[in-house]
Amino acid sequence: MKTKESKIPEATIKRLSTYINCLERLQAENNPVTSSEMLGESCQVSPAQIRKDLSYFGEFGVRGVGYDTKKLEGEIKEILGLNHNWPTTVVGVGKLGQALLNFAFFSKHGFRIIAAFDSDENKIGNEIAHGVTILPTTEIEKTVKNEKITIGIITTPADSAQEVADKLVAGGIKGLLNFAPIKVKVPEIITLRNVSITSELDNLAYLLTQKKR
Amino acid sequence: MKTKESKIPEATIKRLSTYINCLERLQAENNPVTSSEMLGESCQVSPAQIRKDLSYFGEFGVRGVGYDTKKLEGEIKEILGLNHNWPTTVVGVGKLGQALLNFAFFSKHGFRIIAAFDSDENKIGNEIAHGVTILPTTEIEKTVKNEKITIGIITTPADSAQEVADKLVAGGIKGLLNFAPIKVKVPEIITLRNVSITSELDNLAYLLTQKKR
DNA sequence: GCAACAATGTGATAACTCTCACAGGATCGT
DNA sequence: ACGATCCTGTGAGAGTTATCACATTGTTGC
Ligand SMILES: NC(=O)c1ccc[n+]([C@@H]2O[C@H](COP(=O)([O-])OP(=O)(O)OC[C@H]3O[C@@H](n4cnc5c(N)ncnc54)[C@H](O)[C@@H]3O)[C@@H](O)[C@H]2O)c1
Ligand SMILES: NC(=O)c1ccc[n+]([C@@H]2O[C@H](COP(=O)([O-])OP(=O)(O)OC[C@H]3O[C@@H](n4cnc5c(N)ncnc54)[C@H](O)[C@@H]3O)[C@@H](O)[C@H]2O)c1
Repeated sequence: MKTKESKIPEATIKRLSTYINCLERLQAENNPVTSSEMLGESCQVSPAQIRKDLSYFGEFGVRGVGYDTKKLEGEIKEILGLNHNWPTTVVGVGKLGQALLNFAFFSKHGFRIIAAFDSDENKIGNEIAHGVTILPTTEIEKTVKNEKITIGIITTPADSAQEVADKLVAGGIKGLLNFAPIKVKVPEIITLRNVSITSELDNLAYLLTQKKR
Repeated sequence: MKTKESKIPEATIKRLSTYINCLERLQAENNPVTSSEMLGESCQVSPAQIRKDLSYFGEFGVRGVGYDTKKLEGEIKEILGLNHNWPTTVVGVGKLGQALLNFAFFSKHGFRIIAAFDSDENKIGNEIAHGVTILPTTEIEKTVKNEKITIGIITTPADSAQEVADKLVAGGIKGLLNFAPIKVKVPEIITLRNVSITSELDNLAYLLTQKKR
């Protein structure tokens, strides 16, 4: 896979992720081959945008024909690094944490849930999917280190997020996905993404307010 | 196609939403006044970006001083339309739907959960927060119409999302937030946002893969 | 009252992202 | 074998968003 060293738009990465979904659907609908137009129709992105996005990483189609859906899905997963096996942990097994843990998506995209942590004594010891039990937060550093966990998902309340992040970092975590509504601070080497589900709702409210005018 | 009048970056709206969080935190930490620098530090946005974002909507600060945290929070909520009272419904009360329903954020941002729907007979009739019981999906159109519900949140599996969206639209919904990993199609007048939580994880995997090189 | 200071608001500019149009390569029918 | 047709890949340009620099304006101390 050749990666041209020009900078790749973040929006492109986000779209690549959605292309995977659409390609799966197209396969399920018996399309061994698709065009940028068909794929664009399926995921509501312009055909030109799709071709440009892919062109950052190489040539995956056949001119005059289109893309092999299965192969392209594999290529995109390779680009995104989803063919690795990412040892992952979730800290804060509340409502949102449980929703995430339950989600079949994980295994399909190469994320393997190795451990889960919570500070609630009543939850500790409970078994969640795949023979993983909830551990106390005192075990975070040790477990992350021993199991070589690379990705940490934070779904604790906001006022615990920084403390949890620190523990994960101490254990040697590589990447963090933070769902708590606070920007946690971590060393430069850590890859951090703050996810704000709620801003989507706010955004919707804004758009609706605009339309009224 | 429309909204030619407003050339406000989508990214700006997203940031405004995070500013609210940060302003709340600053208030909790006894800062009646803040500067764009302090706020920027708090939510990891450059001071210039914050000032530019706000400048699209007016002048909210005092030169040489800064911003009144409480007042600015109110102004941003006004801009985003969060001071309205948005009658809202959730369709698909599974893991994710429950996580959302439980979330205190709603009332604070002006979203009022009026109804919830599910196709699972075992769930119908169950009471969720605030005296709202889960209704069968056959009631969607009628309820949306009668209760004047304006915002619909879709948290069903992907293969039900379009059908659910159609019912909500038939009832006269104004805005839709779709969490299912499929792009639903709705008439132009409906404001639609597709939310992809999973793409954040994919994105993290990508960033980690890049760093290895 | 005024100078020194602090932090906003904004035009100019740089950086980034998307769109368009078409050249280039592949396939098919005759 | 070759022209017609199809769809990709991409450079150039348009459009959008972020950054910078500073003029502006309110505050404080003397
Ligand atoms: N629920 C949603 O839809 C939603 C949406 C967006 C963001 N969020 C954010 O996600 C986070 C979790 O939300 P939730 O609804 O699941 O809340 P929740 O209260 O259901 O779950 C929080 C969990 O974290 C655990 N916890 C608390 N302190 C901890 C600590 N120091 N270490 C480890 N675990 C700890 C609690 O025991 C609990 O199990 C919150 O920050 C919330 O703002 C939630
Ligand atoms: N759980 C997550 O963390 C997560 C993250 C991102 C996206 N999603 C997406 O959100 C959706 C829900 O995820 P989940 O984990 O809550 O799944 P879930 O299976 O726990 O919940 C789905 C719910 O929808 C109901 N349902 C099914 N068909 C319906 C219909 N036609 N009308 C009304 N209700 C119907 C089911 O009875 C169930 O209660 C899925 O599309 C999933 O891909 C989930």
